[in-house]
Amino acid sequence: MTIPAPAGAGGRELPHPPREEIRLEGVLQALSDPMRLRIVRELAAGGDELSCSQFDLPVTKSTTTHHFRVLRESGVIRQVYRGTAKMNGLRADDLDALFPGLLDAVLDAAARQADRLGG
Amino acid sequence: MTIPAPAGAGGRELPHPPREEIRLEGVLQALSDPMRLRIVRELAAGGDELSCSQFDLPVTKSTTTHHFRVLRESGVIRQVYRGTAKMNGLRADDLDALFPGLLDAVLDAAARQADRLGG
DNA sequence: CGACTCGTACGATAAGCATCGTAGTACGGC
DNA sequence: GCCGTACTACGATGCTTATCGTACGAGTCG
Repeated sequence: MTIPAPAGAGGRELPHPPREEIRLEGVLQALSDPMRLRIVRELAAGGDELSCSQFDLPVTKSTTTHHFRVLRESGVIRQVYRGTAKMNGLRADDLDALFPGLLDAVLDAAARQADRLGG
Repeated sequence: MTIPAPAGAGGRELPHPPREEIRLEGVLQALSDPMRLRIVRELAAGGDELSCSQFDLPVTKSTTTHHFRVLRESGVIRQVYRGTAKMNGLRADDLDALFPGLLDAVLDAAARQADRLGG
């Protein structure tokens, strides 16, 4: 038994906030976690066809799921099921429409910091 | 008795992180709180000669102190005693050197969001 | 069908944090 | 010297959150 997925029909759908509901504070908070910032950087570098399992994060799978959920619910990423895999992509279009230049500034800042500290 | 302030001689000094130690994650987290984002926006608008008491925040003074401390320790603002008042200013120079465009992008994003939601 | 992989849900846990109230310290003026 | 103002320090509290482990659901391939 157990209650089936609410979306039913064929593909599982994941709830995303519409563009108008994306809040700056939420985006900043999502990006302020090192693990999530790392995810976002890899997504920006690798195009938006990355499945969750392609990220080699130093945390368990439960925690990874949690971080992807936070990123999705804050409006930073878009997630779509594709078979058993879940493909992830940045919502760069929405973010740029709401907050022009913000995502790029953060990505650039992260790159600079990594450069400065990492080598 | 009681142990005197460690800085001693004349003016009280407040600990600020040096520029190299400012971390992007810390800055983003500091800015992700609505109260602190509001403080930063007012600071950006009003020049950097604002004392803590000039902010009319809907929280107690203890909480206000806490937020200013978080902003200072994350490297977002600079605080200097001036008599009994404590003057606050953005560390725009340091932030721009480390993360060019970031502060402006955040401020612009905050303004747009306020415009969109507030009126 | 059966096994395996990918990801989720749920509960637990521990840490962090935003908030408050009260008591206290530093400075300036009377 | 005394009082008021500006800010702080400390303890308490309740909420959020990052993390884990285990058990489970959905899809693919033999």
